[in-house]
Amino acid sequence: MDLNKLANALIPDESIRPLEYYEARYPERTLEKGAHVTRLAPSPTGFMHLGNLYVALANERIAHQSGGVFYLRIEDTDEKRKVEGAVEVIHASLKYFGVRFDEGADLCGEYGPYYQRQRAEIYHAYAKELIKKGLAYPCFCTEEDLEKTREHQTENKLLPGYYGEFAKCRNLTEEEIYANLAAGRPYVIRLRSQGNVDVKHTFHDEVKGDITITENNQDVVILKSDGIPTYHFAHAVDDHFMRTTLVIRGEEWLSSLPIHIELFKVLGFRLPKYGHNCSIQKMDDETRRKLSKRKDPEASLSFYREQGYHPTAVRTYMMTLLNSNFEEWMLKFPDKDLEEFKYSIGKMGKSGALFDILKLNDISKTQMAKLSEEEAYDFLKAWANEFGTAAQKAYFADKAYMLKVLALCMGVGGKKRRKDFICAKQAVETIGYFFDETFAPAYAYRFDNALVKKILLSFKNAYAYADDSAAWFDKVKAVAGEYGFATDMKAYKADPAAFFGNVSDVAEMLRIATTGLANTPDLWTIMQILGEERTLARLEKAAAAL
RNA sequence: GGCCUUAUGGUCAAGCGGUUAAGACGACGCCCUCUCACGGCGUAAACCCGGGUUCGAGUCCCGGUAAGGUCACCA
Repeated sequence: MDLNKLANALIPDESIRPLEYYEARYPERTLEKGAHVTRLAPSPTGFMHLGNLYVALANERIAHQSGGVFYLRIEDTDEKRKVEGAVEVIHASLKYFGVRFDEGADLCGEYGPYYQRQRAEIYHAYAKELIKKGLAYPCFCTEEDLEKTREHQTENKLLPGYYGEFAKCRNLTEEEIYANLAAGRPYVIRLRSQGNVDVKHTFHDEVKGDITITENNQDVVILKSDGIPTYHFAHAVDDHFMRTTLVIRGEEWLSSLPIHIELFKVLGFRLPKYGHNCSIQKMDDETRRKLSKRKDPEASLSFYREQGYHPTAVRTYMMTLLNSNFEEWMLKFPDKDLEEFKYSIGKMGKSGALFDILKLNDISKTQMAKLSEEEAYDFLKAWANEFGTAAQKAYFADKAYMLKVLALCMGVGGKKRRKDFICAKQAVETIGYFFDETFAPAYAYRFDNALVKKILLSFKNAYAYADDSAAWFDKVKAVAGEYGFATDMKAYKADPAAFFGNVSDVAEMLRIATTGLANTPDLWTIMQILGEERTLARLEKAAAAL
């Protein structure tokens, strides 16, 4: 059979250039020894998964830490899954979380194009080459044909797939092929696998360690009937010509690794190193499963933006899952930037971790506590502008006022910071009582209303804005004493029955009256921030409500 | 079902043949304290099961079991 003629008939792409051209066009990168070229290669589905960030971080850290290159490639070979504007989503969400690419789609770079659809010429050139060498062939099987063999294979407990005797088009005669072509039958190009499933090799995976893999014997399709490559083929061609040295990807790819190994071999490309990382899981009743895009809102990167999680917190949490010794380092050097951490691919977990929002919340609290009130202002304002209610947006109009609120709630100036804020949404909600528009108290006192009313009024009469914290508290105590509440905690503890309650109960009444809440930061300061007029008004309003 | 991978407290996990089996989150208790938050101290809580190898096994080997992944003209 004239393979050259066949190749031309099968792939009549005029733009193809000699193979040497591509090697010269995409030369080996000149990098320091030990530098890694890594990539993130998402599909433009418009949905960014937490797992995308997870794997992006691992690749990014390794590339940048080694003085290498980290780039973005868009795997848009599946027309059905493509979504308009998806690439913007990819860029925006990763940028928000501080993942920076050196080159790639919509960025500069010498190894592009970085959209697979724009690289058809290269795939065609190499698919054609394989045909010429007899290592690939056209397959005219229909979906029904394939379905039938699959049924037969499952019934007879045979290895499913297109291989050996089941590869019906593998040994089509020249006449048959041209007859099919003349009949206008659609076809795909399949690899003529040289592998044998009975042969096993041990393969060194950068994260899993030594694993045993079986040779591929599947005649996988490399070019779909529309001439677009499948993932496997595009992966081999792209990672070769983009000169990727290390591929860190999800473990769902591990089982197709034999295909990739064969493809690289058959194409004459040097195999990159691989690291297959585990996916983040979630407990679903009694069983674990992958974080699901459909079932779990926290699977989506947009969730963290909507909730207003600080990007550094999410990154930090990802890092704790990514490198087992990261958390210890972080505790030891709380003020160091996480880029100073020496990331090690060998320290990546071998089994999938359960997503733990409580842990994320804890990390988020300490992250928020690291912010100055100015930084917090900017962060919360940006969140409110995008996701907040109209009233919440208005909070930020009076910056000086907001800064005072934040300084109090974050414990700025104190020995240790408070950790009241988890994420922007929750933070903005918790400071709602500082703003009359959203101050909607549900007064819930633990004492008799008539008594509370008397105490409120009594304190209101005594209150003076100019009092300092100590003088203010003396007045609280005075009121407490007046109504039979203990002002001395020791005395109270010694004989609780002798009193209505103690000074903290009185403070609670005042707190509920002015903020609507039983738990808040320092009440004196809150009154200082609210101002004399509003403080008095709130006390009066609360008393009137009783 | 075949193949691959994994298995230490509720969760994330140290551990690489000899340890009282770290630490963090969470839970609980105490202290500090006008509440809360912070902080401090403390308690409970683990080597999947069965065989080997070895003076000695969480650690090495084999076999179970369980969990995860995968078996597309999707990535």
